[in-house]
Amino acid sequence: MRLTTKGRFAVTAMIDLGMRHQRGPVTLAGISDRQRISLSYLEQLFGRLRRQGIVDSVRGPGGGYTLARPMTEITVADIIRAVDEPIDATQCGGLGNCHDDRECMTHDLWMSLNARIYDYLDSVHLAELVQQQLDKPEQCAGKKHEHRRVVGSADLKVAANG
Amino acid sequence: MRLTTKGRFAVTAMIDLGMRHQRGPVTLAGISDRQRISLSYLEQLFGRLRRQGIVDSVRGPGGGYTLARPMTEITVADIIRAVDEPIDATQCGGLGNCHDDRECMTHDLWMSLNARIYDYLDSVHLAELVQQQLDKPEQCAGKKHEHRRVVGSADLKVAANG
DNA sequence: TAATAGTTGACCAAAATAATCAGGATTAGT
DNA sequence: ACTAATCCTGATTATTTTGGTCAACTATTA
Repeated sequence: MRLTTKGRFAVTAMIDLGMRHQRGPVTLAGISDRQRISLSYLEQLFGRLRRQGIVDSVRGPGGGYTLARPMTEITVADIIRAVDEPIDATQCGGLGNCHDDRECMTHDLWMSLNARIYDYLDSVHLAELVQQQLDKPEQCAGKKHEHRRVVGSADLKVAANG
Repeated sequence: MRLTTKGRFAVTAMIDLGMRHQRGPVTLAGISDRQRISLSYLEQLFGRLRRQGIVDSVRGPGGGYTLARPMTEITVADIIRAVDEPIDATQCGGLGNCHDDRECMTHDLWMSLNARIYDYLDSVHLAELVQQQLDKPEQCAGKKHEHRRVVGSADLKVAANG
């Protein structure tokens, strides 16, 4: 397991996608704009997500990305595994071909915790996170001015297009 | 939250320390040798662990590191926080001074998951991990010639039944 | 049918950041 | 003084992130 900003970006982007995939394919340009993640980087990440069968792509105008399966069947661990391929814990790589006890121990110490973290992240589904966002009234925004009525996340991006 | 090899090394080293701290200060050279982590790197990591009050150091011959508090009061999250200082999820940094709703959303999406991961890792104590190691009969060591089923995460999780 | 434009897909290279290591300085016990 | 150990600071290496180019695909338009 590995949890870096890379994984964070991927999860964030997937939540964004999850929140609006019903309205058809979502473009990376949109996600890039809303979540402030560089487009090039998103392309890289979604390339992997696609090859892992987590999202589907539609090319051409009106295209973009859609979820390849229901949100309830996509876990945080899936997403992280896809973009941040797990470098194995030690040289041994879980194959058990370590040459002495020490290597084994090193490998083992971490792997058992690793497995627990994965178990946990496998229990968190994308659907949950999306729902959590939809339920939540804007927290940050309201702090600045008092009760600025904010727009559901649905219309967050009302930008300037013709 | 951030989980990299850095955090892995720190946790591994702390388990090693936890397993033998009763016999007095443990040297980094020893940990380096047993766990195959470079001494220089361990020094850096333990510098941070010390400044965070997780371990104490004793200089000079016969010196080394000891736990600064009982193993039951040290969590995995403590260790990871100490070495891998949590870069905040976004520019906003949880201060709520984002300049528009989008930033807030980005920040929020991840932070809520982040909090859940921390909650989880805060529930895993060093004592547990150490005990788990002590209970466990050598897995790798004896079995070079046997083709025992290798490390599924299911097996790793508990060592209770052997 | 042909041309145009919006979009992903693959690839490469540079810039920024983080991880890792090496060497010397400092402290304390004998 | 010598040695075993922690501490500190800089150098090196690896990874992350961004930026760019070009090809492939498809809906729209003429």
